[in-house]
Amino acid sequence: MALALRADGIPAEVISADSRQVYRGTDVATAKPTAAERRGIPHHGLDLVDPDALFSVADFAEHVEGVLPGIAARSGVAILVGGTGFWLRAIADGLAVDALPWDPAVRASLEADLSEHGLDALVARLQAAAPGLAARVDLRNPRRVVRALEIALLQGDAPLPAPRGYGGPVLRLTLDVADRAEHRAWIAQRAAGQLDGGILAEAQALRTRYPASLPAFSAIGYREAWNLLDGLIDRAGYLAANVSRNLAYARRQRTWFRSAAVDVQVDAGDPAALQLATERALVFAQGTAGRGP
RNA sequence: GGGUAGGUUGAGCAGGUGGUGAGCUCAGCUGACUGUAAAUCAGCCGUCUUCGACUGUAGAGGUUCGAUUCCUCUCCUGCCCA
Repeated sequence: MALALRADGIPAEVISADSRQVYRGTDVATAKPTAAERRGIPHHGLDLVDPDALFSVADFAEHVEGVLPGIAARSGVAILVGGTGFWLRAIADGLAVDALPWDPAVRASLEADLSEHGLDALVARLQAAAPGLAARVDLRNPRRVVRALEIALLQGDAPLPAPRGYGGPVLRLTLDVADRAEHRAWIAQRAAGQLDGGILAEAQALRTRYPASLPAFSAIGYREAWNLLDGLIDRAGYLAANVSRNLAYARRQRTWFRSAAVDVQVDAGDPAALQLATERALVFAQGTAGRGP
């Protein structure tokens, strides 16, 4: 799509909105586009930090805010691609994710409380400290409760910040495979390709350098690769686990992308639909020239 | 051929020694989500007309008011003996 736009004189650039491709060294497991696959198109959002760095949606938003002015200055169009529904929404809808306070020390202390006293104790504290916030949070989800309590401790029971909005025009396209069996076959094919493409070596190298518990390594494939390396599962077991996790992930992505205001739904298994979507993007880019990247 | 342990909802299991088995894990399906998001969390997960009802413990019989349970035969699986 970026190539098509460029052929038409619109300098398109890609911004990856993928919470696992921001890490250096996670190339095979995350199917990060190779230099050849990038086809000379500038790609942002890739290889931003080492695997042991924390990189949150707010860091991503900051990165995108840093990149967009340059694209605008080149009279370009940004193609935000993903990936991570939360991250896409943060940019496209302008969620004020950075407007809420955070403090690693407070977070760590709450995590310790969670493992020591349990979720119910934290929920009680949250409901007492910030009933308004508590009403908006999934009180059964430890991650959410900890985060809400962190906010409550830092700024009290203030309402959540309203979305700022992206500010420029946005065309939303979703890509899915209509035939579920075909989709599964694609996923299985990719999993096998990654196995032959060096995911074991990648996983082994990362494991010797970093702790296995890092969020970066929750990317699908690493846990399975380590289990295969350790002889806990065989090749078939690796593939089954990998495909299964990817299917579950795809399911969650569908939930995100269905609830978004989608302009164009594309069946990735239909070449004609892909062509049509590209033409639609071209018309959109031409029609919105000068109104933001 | 003889003996022995088994056969429970897609897979793996729990339970059940005459009156409540639809319980668990995985897989699968659906959804939630404003700083871990490929994460985390929730619901569903035999069938149906779903606040309930019905069916279901390998199959067929038998005993009984009543059988997953006791009896008989058959089929299938593991192990031991020949």
